[in-house]
Amino acid sequence: MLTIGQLAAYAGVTVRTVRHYHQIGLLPEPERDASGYRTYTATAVVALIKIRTIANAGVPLARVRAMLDADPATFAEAIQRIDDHLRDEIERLETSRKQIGRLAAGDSLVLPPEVVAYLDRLRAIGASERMVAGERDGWILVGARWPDYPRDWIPYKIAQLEDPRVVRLYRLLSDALDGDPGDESRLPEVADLMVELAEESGEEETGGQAEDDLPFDLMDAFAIESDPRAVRLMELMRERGWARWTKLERVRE
Amino acid sequence: MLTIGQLAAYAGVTVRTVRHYHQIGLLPEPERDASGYRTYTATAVVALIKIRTIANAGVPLARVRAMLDADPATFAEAIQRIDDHLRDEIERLETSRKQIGRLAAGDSLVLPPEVVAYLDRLRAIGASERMVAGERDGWILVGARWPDYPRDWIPYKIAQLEDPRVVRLYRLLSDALDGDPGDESRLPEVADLMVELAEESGEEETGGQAEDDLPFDLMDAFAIESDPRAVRLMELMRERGWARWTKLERVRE
DNA sequence: GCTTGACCCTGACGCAGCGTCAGGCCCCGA
DNA sequence: TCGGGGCCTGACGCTGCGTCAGGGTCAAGC
Repeated sequence: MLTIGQLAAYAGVTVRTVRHYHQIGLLPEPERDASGYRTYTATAVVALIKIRTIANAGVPLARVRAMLDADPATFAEAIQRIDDHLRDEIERLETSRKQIGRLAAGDSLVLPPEVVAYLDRLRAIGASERMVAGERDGWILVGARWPDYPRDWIPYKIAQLEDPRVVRLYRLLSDALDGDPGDESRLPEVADLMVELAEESGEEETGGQAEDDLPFDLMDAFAIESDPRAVRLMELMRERGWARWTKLERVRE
Repeated sequence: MLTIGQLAAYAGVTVRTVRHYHQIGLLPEPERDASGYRTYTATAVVALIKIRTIANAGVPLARVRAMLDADPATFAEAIQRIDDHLRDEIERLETSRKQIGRLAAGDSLVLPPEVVAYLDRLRAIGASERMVAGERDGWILVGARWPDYPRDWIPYKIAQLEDPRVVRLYRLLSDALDGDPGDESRLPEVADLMVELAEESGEEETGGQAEDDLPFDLMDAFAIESDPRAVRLMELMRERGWARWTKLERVRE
């Protein structure tokens, strides 16, 4: 006969664990000796090890109990599900390891170096800090969901800055943003310039899959939520025959 | 600007989670708008994703917070420890998968077939149910800790049963066990027979490593705890020059 | 016989990491 | 103006034990 401490030691658990399993009816209460001590037989060791084997696989104790008094077919099925779950869990931890690794390898999670370079360029051409902060937040948002996007698109954005008209556009936007939030007087000029640039670049980019548009949708939404004047500006663009914001499209009509 | 719901969606967590992180000071409380709504910037998304990246690796939130305001060197060190922990955890789950598999592949965890065969043989030679139950519990105990032991030793035990004196020994023990627990009158006869068998088999087995003796120690202890007469029997054996129980040894003097 | 230390007993509160009401305000589209 | 969805602040619930608190028991040594 075994005491609770010996039982626990053989099964590799604590005494408290055994008592807990009694309390929730997972392990039947054994006989007591004269002084009230629980006295176990070896079958309890087996039962306990079986319970721990299942519980170690991440199965909640309530389901372990359900498994113990299930018929063999149901039991086997449950085992299969547990194994599947274990496989998924291992996979999850492995991707977690990769992400942790990326965290260690410089703060690429925070801001990709390409974006930093782009923001520096924006400052260099005279964009306001507000403007830069807005751009930064937008790219952070996009990068959080589609980590590869900034790397693919930033070079294109930087190249655009070679065009003096693009530079002028950013300065106009900066001035507009720094002014009174209710002052929409400078927006038509901005819209005209954007249309001019859009007409010129044409529709080379149309034909991209809808999936690729998600990040741009997000940035559009972000711009609109950041400042009420973005809404007015989009209206002005639509009047001129263009829709969307960060990726312009001719309105089809 | 983002609402709490949008923030949560971008980071892939629930609103409740974000609020919880505010409550425990893991994520700073943002500004509120006129109606008391929290208003987030994209940096919050980044912070939240960073938190989740670390927490997903199984790091408790308290330690996540400690990491967030640690210097880069300490941070890198912590990341290393997390990675180690992840590796261990993956390994643990993989062994768990193997054990679950053994559970599915027949109840080898409960009683190895060799032991079942051995118990049947014991019944066949006339051992009492009490005796068989005691043997069963002993082998269960051993098998729980050293799964390969029964497979290696049971054939030897079965072979021993070919000797009529061994059969007589088991019958004597059965009778003794089924009698009054205080009745030790039949023990000397048992001891004499055990000594006879021990003298004959000699000390072929001496030289085994100490590690190999653990299971036998366990079975000795189990026998003693099962019945007070086992203690008396061991005394009688020692008087006759032999120590231990399930694996006899000449007393060195 | 008495102490000491290692066990055993029950009962109860504590902890992480949120889920999930409850009760109430706010915003937007029809 | 009404309904549905989203926001707010509490506050209790859940799992799987750890960890006292406040007691009895057992074996060993003096």
